[in-house]
Amino acid sequence: MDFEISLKEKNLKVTPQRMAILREIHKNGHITVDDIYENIRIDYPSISLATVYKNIAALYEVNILREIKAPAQKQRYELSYDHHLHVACERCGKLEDIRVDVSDISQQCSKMTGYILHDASAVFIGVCPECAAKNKK
Amino acid sequence: MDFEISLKEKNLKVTPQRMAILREIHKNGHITVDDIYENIRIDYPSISLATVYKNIAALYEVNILREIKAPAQKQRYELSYDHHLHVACERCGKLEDIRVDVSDISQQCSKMTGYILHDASAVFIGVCPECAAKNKK
DNA sequence: CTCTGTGCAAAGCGTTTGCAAACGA
DNA sequence: TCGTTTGCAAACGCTTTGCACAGAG
Repeated sequence: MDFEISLKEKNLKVTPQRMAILREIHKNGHITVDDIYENIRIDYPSISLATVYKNIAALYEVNILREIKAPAQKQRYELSYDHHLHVACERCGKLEDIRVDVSDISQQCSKMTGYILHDASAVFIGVCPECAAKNKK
Repeated sequence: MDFEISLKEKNLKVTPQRMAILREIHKNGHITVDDIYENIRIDYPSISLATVYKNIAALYEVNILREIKAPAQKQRYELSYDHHLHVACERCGKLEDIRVDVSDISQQCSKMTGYILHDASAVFIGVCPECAAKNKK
């Protein structure tokens, strides 16, 4: 995964801030804006939160990033080249990736609606094994 | 669909504001907080936005409502008794319901992760037929 | 050299909260 | 009557914006 090439393809300049953001997202999979900022700040203290927001907007715009919106959770971002679904635990808020093929359903939807679909944002909601074990009331 | 019974079951009082909110959501399927407020205000001018928010939170809490979070869209709410997926048009922002069975995938996810899943928030993203016809560049 | 990106502070917007009065059961 | 709900205004937190300067190409 060469971020510099992706950026140049989209006419976005390669800046240290931008690279740090991409590296951070790559490292974490799905991450909130705030966590990106806090993590980068450790070895790049001068970065500003506005810069993180502006970059995320720019990267989202050109489809390098994808948003994940799960009910009752902060917005998260991930690299969009890697398609997968998510499960969220409604007790502890954990979010995990799952590798499941949705192309069948996507095609079915496409046929039913006439839409040209190119992405899916799916989050299954439930209780994770740990919380189920702990908190069974 | 008798809202009064649902409310009483959850120990929520039946108030005119609450009923108006439920009726509005029922009428629209999926709707934003702001639209609920604006629509109710027409024949109930004294209602406050805070009341709408408080009620939505209360109704969400007891699972009468479900949130829909689609990328790049305002949060919407719908009645949760009616399970279905959504397709969103990224050009015009339209959101439509689709009646598709996801229980297979849900079970698959459940097996893979050990989660006990009880809901899915899935939004497929693409371009609707109208926008595709208009805007093909 | 030019245009994009950065950092700061202020503004914006959707949402939440505290409180006193009104209301449902 | 008692606990819940309402409406108002203020507070809040996340996100965006304007602007001058710095940096990439």
